[in-house]
Amino acid sequence: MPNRPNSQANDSDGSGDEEDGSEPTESSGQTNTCPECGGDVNPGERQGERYCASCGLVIDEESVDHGPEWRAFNEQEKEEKSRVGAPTTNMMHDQGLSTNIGWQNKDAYGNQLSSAQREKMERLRTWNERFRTRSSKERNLKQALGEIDRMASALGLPDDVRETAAVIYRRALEEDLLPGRSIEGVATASLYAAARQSGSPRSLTEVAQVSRVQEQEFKRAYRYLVRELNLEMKPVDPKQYVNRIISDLEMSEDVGRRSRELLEHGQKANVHSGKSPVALAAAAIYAAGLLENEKVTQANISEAANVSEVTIRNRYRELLESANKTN
DNA sequence: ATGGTTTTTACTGCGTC
DNA sequence: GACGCGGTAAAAACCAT
Repeated sequence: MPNRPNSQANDSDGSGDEEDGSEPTESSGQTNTCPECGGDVNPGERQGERYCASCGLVIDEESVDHGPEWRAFNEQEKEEKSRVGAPTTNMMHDQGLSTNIGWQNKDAYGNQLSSAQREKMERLRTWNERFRTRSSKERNLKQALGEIDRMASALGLPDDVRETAAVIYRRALEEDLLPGRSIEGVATASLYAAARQSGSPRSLTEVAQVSRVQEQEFKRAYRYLVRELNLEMKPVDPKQYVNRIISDLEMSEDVGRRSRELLEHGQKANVHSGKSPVALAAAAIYAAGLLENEKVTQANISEAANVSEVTIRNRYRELLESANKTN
């Protein structure tokens, strides 16, 4: 079990700078007597601080608590305590916590078992194995679905998207695609895929903002899922991003309509291929804003859409060009 | 691994309020 | 002078091979 909340994980070599006797140092041989009453100093069971066991004087409260925050009693706390990483190992499907029945057919004294007993043990082993994998999968699923739910509501995605995500995740689980990947990563990837399939995509960056894992990690998981589960993912239509960005910026529906027009034209003029759809949507909105006399700064759009201003500039010029030609 | 393409980062110059 | 905008070069990220 890695990562118990061990009190001091200081690797300081303690290269003796002890000019001041009363100040407890962090060297390996920590001063363990209280400067106030001379009592023993508790080595820091209370997270992040060391204090005197007899008089309670806090000796050192700056020390970093490297242990995870273990306890969360409800959803809210669970969210807040997100610092908790992965203290258990995902390498084993049950995180190494389950019971195992030894393979030797001997009893606790080392005597051979009777053949009847031996058969019984065989049966127990297989059932134990079945039960173990089954229950671990259920736990896994439960956690993943919780994550999916949390992220989906943070992204304002409707229930049917969650359902789809859950289905994808289940399939991944059934086909044993999980080992080697984190539950969160795959859960996030499932949600991303589901949102895309259901026509209300969220960009990778958006999803990453509510996920516990980094963009890169779940992107890898996503690609993997698409490949292994043969999910057909059509390229995202930039128009699908328009509405959300518009409402983020509190712009009128006129601009929305205009943006979509511009995108249509762009599509015909083949401006789209190979370009990031979010960027195109952002650029179209900027252009539409100019055309409709609803000015928004590039900086604002850039922020709302998570696309750099430079990219917006480049795309919106192209869009306007193509619009001019086709009109 | 590599090369080609796209996006981002950082910086500069110009005009306007 | 700050702000919005445009442009550029180099770095980083992405993707297919």
